[in-house]
Amino acid sequence: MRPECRRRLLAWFDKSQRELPWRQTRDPYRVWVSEIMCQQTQVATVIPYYLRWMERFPTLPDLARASEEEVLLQWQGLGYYRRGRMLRTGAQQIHQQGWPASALEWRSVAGVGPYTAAAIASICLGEPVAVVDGNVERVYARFMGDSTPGESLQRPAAAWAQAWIDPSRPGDWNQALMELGALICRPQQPQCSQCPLASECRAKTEGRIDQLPVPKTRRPTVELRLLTLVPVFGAELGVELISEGSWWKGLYQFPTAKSRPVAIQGPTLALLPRVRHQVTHHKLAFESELIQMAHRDSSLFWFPSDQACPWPLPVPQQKILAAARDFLNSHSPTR
DNA sequence: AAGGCGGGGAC
DNA sequence: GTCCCAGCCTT
Repeated sequence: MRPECRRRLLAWFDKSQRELPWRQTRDPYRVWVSEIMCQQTQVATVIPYYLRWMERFPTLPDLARASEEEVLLQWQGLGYYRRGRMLRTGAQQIHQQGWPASALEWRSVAGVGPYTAAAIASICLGEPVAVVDGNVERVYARFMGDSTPGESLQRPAAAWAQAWIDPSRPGDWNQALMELGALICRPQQPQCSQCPLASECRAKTEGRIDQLPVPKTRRPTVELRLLTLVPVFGAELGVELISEGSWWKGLYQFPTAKSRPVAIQGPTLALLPRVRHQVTHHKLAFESELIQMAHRDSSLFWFPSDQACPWPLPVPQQKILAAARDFLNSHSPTR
């Protein structure tokens, strides 16, 4: 890459960058939260969560003092719930020890890996450390015409990005590469005609744009069926804590036939519509029965069916809850 | 080095 | 349907 290229990329970034809620600040708390939320999650998905989060936890102490359940409730629907838990743990660390003063120190904060440490340090501290995310790997592979397969791109991409980082604007350089990957050098249908680097892009000049980067290997999809029981007592529904060793452990779910083989018995009110959901390489199909309970089983957590569940539910459970409400509303005696 | 971990945007 | 997203942690 020539210095001229670097200048063009930064000029493009100055002109074309999106206005994002965390771009108006160098407050490490806000930048940190945004970086954690953005892990493996598209920016458009993050924005509403980020805005709600900042209303509920405006400052680091607010987060450090919050309960894990309250944090998970805010995180509900974002996925990768360990991120939320570790954000809280990290807030407690920083609340005690003070703010990290370098990328290296950021690495010791819970949930902060090489990418996040470099992102925060470059943006908030002006430290010249390059980030490598999926965008940077893709831009690198195409720009340099590197056909290293996806799993192994990180190392060469890191060396390249670090060699060309602008020491006077490290945060902008990092964000410019990622923004280019998100807006122009997209996985499918890259907009090469608008790319500030097109003239020196090897994939472009060699006509290999649609062959780079070489994709990662994928695991075959596994399909699973699960039977869920939705306990009803009066106007309330019961959920249970998801145990260790299951997906979404620590969140809540309607009991499954497997987790509660005998405790839940009673007449079936309805078979609810099947809920489909995808988890990594698994396809899940939830089949749910609404069960009339004879008593308010104290081993379950009960809440009014017409109110929001006060405990964090993973998305498929939210869909089951919606289906149960639909049924109860259309069959309520007052209707 | 490989696997686990969510959910959804965009085509 | 497909691919993959501002990754990290554990084994």
